Amino acid sequence: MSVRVRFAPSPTGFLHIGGLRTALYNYLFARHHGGTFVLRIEDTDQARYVEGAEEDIITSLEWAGMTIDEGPHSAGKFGPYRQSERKKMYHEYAKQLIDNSWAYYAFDSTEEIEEMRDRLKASGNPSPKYDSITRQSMKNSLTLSQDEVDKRLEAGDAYVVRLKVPRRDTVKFEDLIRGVVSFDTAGLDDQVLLKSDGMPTYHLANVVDDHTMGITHVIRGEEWLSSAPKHMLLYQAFGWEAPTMAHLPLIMSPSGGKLSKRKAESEGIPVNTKDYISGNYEPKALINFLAYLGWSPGDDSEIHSMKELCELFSLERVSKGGAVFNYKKLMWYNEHYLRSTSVKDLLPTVKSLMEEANLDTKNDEYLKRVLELLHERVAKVNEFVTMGAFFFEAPKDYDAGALKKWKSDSSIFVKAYQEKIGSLTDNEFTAANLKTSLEAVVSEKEVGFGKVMMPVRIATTGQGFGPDLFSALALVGKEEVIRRINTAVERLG
RNA sequence: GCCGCGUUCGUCUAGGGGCCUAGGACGCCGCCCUUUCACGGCGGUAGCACGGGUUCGAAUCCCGUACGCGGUACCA
Repeated sequence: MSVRVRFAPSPTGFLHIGGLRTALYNYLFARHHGGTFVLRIEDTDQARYVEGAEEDIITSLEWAGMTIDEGPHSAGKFGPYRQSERKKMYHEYAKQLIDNSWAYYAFDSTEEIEEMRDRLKASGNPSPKYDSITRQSMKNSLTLSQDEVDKRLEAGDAYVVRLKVPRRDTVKFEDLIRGVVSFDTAGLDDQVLLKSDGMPTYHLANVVDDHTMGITHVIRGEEWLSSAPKHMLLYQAFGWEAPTMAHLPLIMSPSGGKLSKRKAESEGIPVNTKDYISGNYEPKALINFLAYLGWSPGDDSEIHSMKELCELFSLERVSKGGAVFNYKKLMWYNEHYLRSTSVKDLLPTVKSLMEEANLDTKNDEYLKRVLELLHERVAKVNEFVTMGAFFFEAPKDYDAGALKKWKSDSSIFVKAYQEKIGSLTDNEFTAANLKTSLEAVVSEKEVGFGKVMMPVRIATTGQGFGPDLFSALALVGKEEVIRRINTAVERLG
C-alpha cells in the first residue's frame, strides 16, 4: 500500500511556524516513501474562521518548497478537501454510529452541562467529566424514551451527537515516535461528534476524512496525543483499520512552554510563516533548520537540501522531547544559504529590494560589484540594502555608534585625505591608489591607520563597519566621494 | 486535581549495556587573519535531572521521585 499523509490545518489564522514543521515532516515522509502529500482544510469551526487563511497556508507551503499533491486547489480524487464541503458525509457517518449504539443524541444545553460540572465539583469530584456515569443523568437518547427523542428531533430541538465511550476499557496503540501508549477510557469524555450547528467536531471529521481519503499515516503535533484514544475508539466503532500514528514533539519557546504567538513575539521570534517571507529569510534555511528541530539523520551532518532531507528522513529518528526554537541557529543557516548562493543568482532579488527602498541601482554591472563586496558580510538578503545603500546615495545620517570614533581632529585628517585623492584622475581612482593615498596621509600626519581610515569611512558611508573601504570608494567614484567628505566636514565639524 | 508524554552541554542533537575519560552543530570565550565590521582558520568552555535496583559492567534496561510539557471544550 502506498503512503498517503495529510497536513490538516484549520484556517483560523496565518500558518504558524510549528504548523509549517508539521507539514514539512509529513512532506518529507511522503516523498521518502514515494507517497502522496495531501492538504486538507479543517474549517469546521465557523466562529474562528479567518478569511484568507487558506490562501496563506498554500502560499506558505509553496514558498517553503513543498508541493501539494492533493488539496483544495490541486487535483485529487478524494475531494472535496475542505471539511465544510463534506458536511453531509459526516451526518451519514454519525447516523451510522448511532444506529450501532456507538453514539447518541444529547439535548443538554451548555448551561445544563456547566451546571452538572459545577455540581460534580461541589460534591468533591476534582475532575468533572461528561463520562459514562454522568451521561446517565443527562438528557439524551440513552436516558430519554424513543418517543421523546423522536419528538425533539422532529421539533427541531438543538442536539449534538456524542460518542458513547465504553465504561471500562483500555485503548492501546503504537505510536511510531513514542512506542506503545495506553489510555483508560474512564478518563475520556463522551466527546461531541456533531455540533448543534450541524458541523462535525475535529474528532469525527478527522477520522472520517483520514479513512475516506486513504490516509496511511497520521503525523501531527503532540497536542493531539491525548485525543488519540478517542480517535482509535472511532476507528473501532466504524470497523475501520486505524492509520499509523506519529505524534511530533512540540516546538518550545526559549522561556519554556509551547511556542505561542505571544511568547514568540516577545522573544523576537517571527512566528508566522508569512513573517519569514516578508522578512526575506531564505526558505532553504528555514526548512533545513526546522527539519533539525526534533529530528536528525544520525550523523554529524547539518546542511541538507529539501531533496536530501527527503532521502534521509524517517519518523523513527524523530526525537520525543520538545525542541526549543533557537533563533541564532536559524540565522546561521540563513547566512550559510545566502553565502552559497552566487551573486548572479542573488542579483534579481536584491535589485527589486533596492527598488522597493527607492534606491536607483544604476546598472547591473555596478550592482553586481556592490554585491561582490557585500556578499560575505550579510546574514539576510535585505541587509544588502541596509548595508549597501551608501553605494547608491549619500548617507542621510551617520550611525550613532560609529560617531563615537569621530574625534575633534577627524576633520583635519579627512580633509587631508580629500586633498590627496583630489589630485587623482578618474582613471587613477582605484582601490590601490586610494589606499596608497591614505597611507600617505597617515605617514605625513604621523598617526595610526585607523585614525584616518575610520573617519573617512564614516564620512563616506555613514557607517562604522562595512566592506573594504577602498574598493567601495573606487566604486562610488571620485566626484561623489569628495562631495560626501565636504558634507561630513560641514555637518560633523 | 486528574490523564498522558517527556528529561544527554545554555540550545538543537549523536548515543540504543562495554567502542563514552559522552561525539557534532549553534552560542559563548580566546588566538590567528585583518584598514573597520564581518567571513574564514585554530583552540577552549559546558551535559547524561535525582534516588534505588538489574548486571562483572549502565547515559543506555527496570522502578520510584522531581521537574517540564501537553490534554482535560458543541477549539482545532
